[in-house]
Amino acid sequence: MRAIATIRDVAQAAGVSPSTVSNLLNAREHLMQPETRRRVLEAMESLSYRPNRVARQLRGAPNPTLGLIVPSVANPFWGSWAAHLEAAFHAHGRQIYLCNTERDPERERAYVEQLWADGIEHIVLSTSLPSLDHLRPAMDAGVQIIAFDREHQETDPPELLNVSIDNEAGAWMATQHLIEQGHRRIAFVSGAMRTISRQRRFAGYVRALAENGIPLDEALVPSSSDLGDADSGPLARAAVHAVLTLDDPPTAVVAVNDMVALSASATLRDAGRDVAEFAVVGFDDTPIGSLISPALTTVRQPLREMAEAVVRLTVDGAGVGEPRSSLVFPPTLVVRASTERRIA
Amino acid sequence: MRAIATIRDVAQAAGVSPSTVSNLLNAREHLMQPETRRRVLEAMESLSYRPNRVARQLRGAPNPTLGLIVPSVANPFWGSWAAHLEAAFHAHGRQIYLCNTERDPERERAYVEQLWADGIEHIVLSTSLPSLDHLRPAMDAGVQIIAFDREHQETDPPELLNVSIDNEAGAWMATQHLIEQGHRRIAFVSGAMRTISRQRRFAGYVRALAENGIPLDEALVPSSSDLGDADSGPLARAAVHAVLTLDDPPTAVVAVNDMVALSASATLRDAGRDVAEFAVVGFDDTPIGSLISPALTTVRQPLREMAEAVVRLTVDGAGVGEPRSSLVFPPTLVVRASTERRIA
DNA sequence: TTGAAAGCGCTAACAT
DNA sequence: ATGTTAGCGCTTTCAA
Repeated sequence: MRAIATIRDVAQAAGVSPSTVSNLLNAREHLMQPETRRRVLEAMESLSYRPNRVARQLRGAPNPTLGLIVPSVANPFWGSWAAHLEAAFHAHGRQIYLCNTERDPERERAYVEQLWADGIEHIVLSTSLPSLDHLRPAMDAGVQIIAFDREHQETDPPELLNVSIDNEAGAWMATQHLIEQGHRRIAFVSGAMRTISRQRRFAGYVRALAENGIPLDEALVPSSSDLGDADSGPLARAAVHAVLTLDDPPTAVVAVNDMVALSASATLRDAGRDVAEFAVVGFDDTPIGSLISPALTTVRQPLREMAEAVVRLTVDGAGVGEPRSSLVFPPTLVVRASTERRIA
Repeated sequence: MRAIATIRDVAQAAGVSPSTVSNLLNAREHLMQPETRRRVLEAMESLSYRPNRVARQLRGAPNPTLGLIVPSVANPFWGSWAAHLEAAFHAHGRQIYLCNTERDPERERAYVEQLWADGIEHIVLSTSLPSLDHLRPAMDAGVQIIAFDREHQETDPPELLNVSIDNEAGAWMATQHLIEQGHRRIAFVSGAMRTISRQRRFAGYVRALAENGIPLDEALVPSSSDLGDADSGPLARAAVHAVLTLDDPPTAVVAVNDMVALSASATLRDAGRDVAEFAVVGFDDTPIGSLISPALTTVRQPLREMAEAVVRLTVDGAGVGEPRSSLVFPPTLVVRASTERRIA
C-alpha cells in the first residue's frame, strides 16, 4: 500500500495552498490564474492524486451511487431489471451498486445499513417483507427508499416512493387468456406468498376465475415454503408434480414468474407429458422466454419505462417531498406458443 | 433529514467524554465501570445513535465490503456467479457490491475507482480487457484485484491474483465430445473474442480439431462485433444463420456460452430445422440448461469451489504478498440431450 | 477509570 | 487570486 497523495501533497508540489487545489477540484477554476491552474493539474497528474471520497463525504458530499437491492441476482428477471436500471443511470453518468438478499430479511437490513453508511442517498429496494419498519432508521436519516415491485400499502412510511406494475391486472390477464383458450382447470404455482407482489398476482388469478364463474380449487394452488428463483427449481417441480398427480389435474398453469414456468414445463416433460398439451403462462418476460421451445407466453413488465421513472425520482428528484409518489405501470400479455392450443 | 446523534451527543447525554463512548464502541469495555457502561448504552439507545461509518473510515477502518465487477448481470451465468460468491461471503459475515459494466472498459474503470473511493479493499473483476493498465492507480494504492475468468498473462502486474477455469481444456472437451459423436463439421460461435477467456476457448476448439485431423474452416467461425450476453441474441442468431446457409453447413455448434447456445437453438428452430438433428454444446452450465428441451450439454465451471477460493484469497488473506497466485480450476463436461444423437 | 487533544483529508467561510 | 482557519465524526495516544 504505497502512500497516497493528499490534497496537501499536491498543494506543496504545486507551491499553492490546499484551498486552491480544493477550488480546482470543486469547479471553481474561474478564481484562479491559468498558470496556477496548470501547475496544480500537473502536480495532481505526477502524484496520481485522487480526492479521498471518504473525506469528502464526511464533509457532506453525497455518494452519487445508487443502491439497488434485489431478492435474487441468479434469477434472470432481476438481472434484467438491474441491467435496465444500469443503462438508464449510466446515461446520466451515474453508477449502481447491486446487492443480493436471497430473500433474507436480515441481509436486506444489513445492505440498507451498509449503503447508508457509505453515504448513499437513494436505494431501490425490492423487499420481501410486508412491513418496512426495519428501514425507519435509514429513512429518518434521509436515505430515500424507492420500493420496486411492491404496490403501496396503507401502513407504509409517507416518504416511501413506489414503482411497480399492476400485478393484480397482470395475473388477471394471464388467467383470462387461459380461460379464453378454453381452460377451466388452471393451477397457480407460486410458493410462499410472502411478498406483496405475489399476493397481488394471486388476487388477479382469483378474480379472473371468479369473473368467469370458475370456483377456486385450493388443490390447484400448491404451496411450498419458498420458490421462484433460479435455484428453487426443485421446489417448483415438487409443486407442479403435486398438481399433476391430482385425480382431476389441471390443463394449464399460471406461474408466478418465468423461472417457475420453466421448471413447470421441465417437470411436465420429465413426467412424460406432452408439453404441447399443457398450457403455461409465465410472468416477467425474461429474455429466455422467447428462446425456448415452446416459446413462453408471459406477462411483460415495462422495465425500460420503469427504470426511467426511477431516474426521474432520484436523479431529477421528482416526487420527493410530495406526500407520496406511487407509480403503477400497466403490464402487457405477450402471447407465444406455450398457450397456443385451444381446448374444448 | 433529521439531525443525527453524534458521539458527542451520546457523551453529553451520558455525562461522560467522547473517548469513553468510543472505548465502548471499540470493544474496550473492560476499562470502564459497569455503571458508566450502562449509562452510555442507555444514551445510545434513547438517541438511536449509529456510529458514522464514513468518519470511522477516514480514521482508517477499511470498508469490509467486497467489490464484484461483472460484464453483464443480465446474463444468468454472471448472476449465478454473483449468487455463489454472495453465499460464500455471507457465511463469513461479509457483503458484496455488484457492479455491471456491459463490457464497457470505461465503465469498468469507473467502477474500480468508485469502489476504491469508497474504501473497498478487494475487488473481484471479470474484465473484458487484455491489458490491465487502467487498474494501476488503484492497485498502487493497495486495492487488491482478483481477476476472475481470466487466466494469468505474462504482462500482468505481479500483485494480481487469478481465479479461473482452464478454458482451453473446457472447449477442447466440448469439441472432442462432438467429434466422438461423429461430427466433423463443427461451428464455433462466439462473437468478438476480445477477452482472454474467449480466446482460450477458441484455442481449445482449434486443438481438438487438429488432434482429430479435422481442418479448421474459417467459415465455421462466424465473427460479429459482440455477442454472448442476454440481449445480444440477435447477433448470435445472425451468426448461426450465416453458418446454416453455407453450402456445406455444420452438423454441430460449440457456443461460447449457454446464452449463445440458446440463441443458436432458437435460430435453428426458426429456420425450420429439426433441433434434434443438430448438436449444440454450451459453456458455463447455467441453471437454465437443464430446464429447457432438449436439455443442454455444456461445460461446467465449479462456481462453488471458485467462490471459496476467492474467500480464502480475501477474507483469509491467503496468497497475498506471494509473488503470484493463479488458481486454475478444472471444468467438467455435462452431457445432456442436446448432443444425444450420433451421426455417421 | 476517565478526559483532553490532535488529526484522518477535505471544504468553505473568511481573511488577505 | 490565493491563503488561513475551523471543523465534519471518530479514534487514539497521552495525561490526569
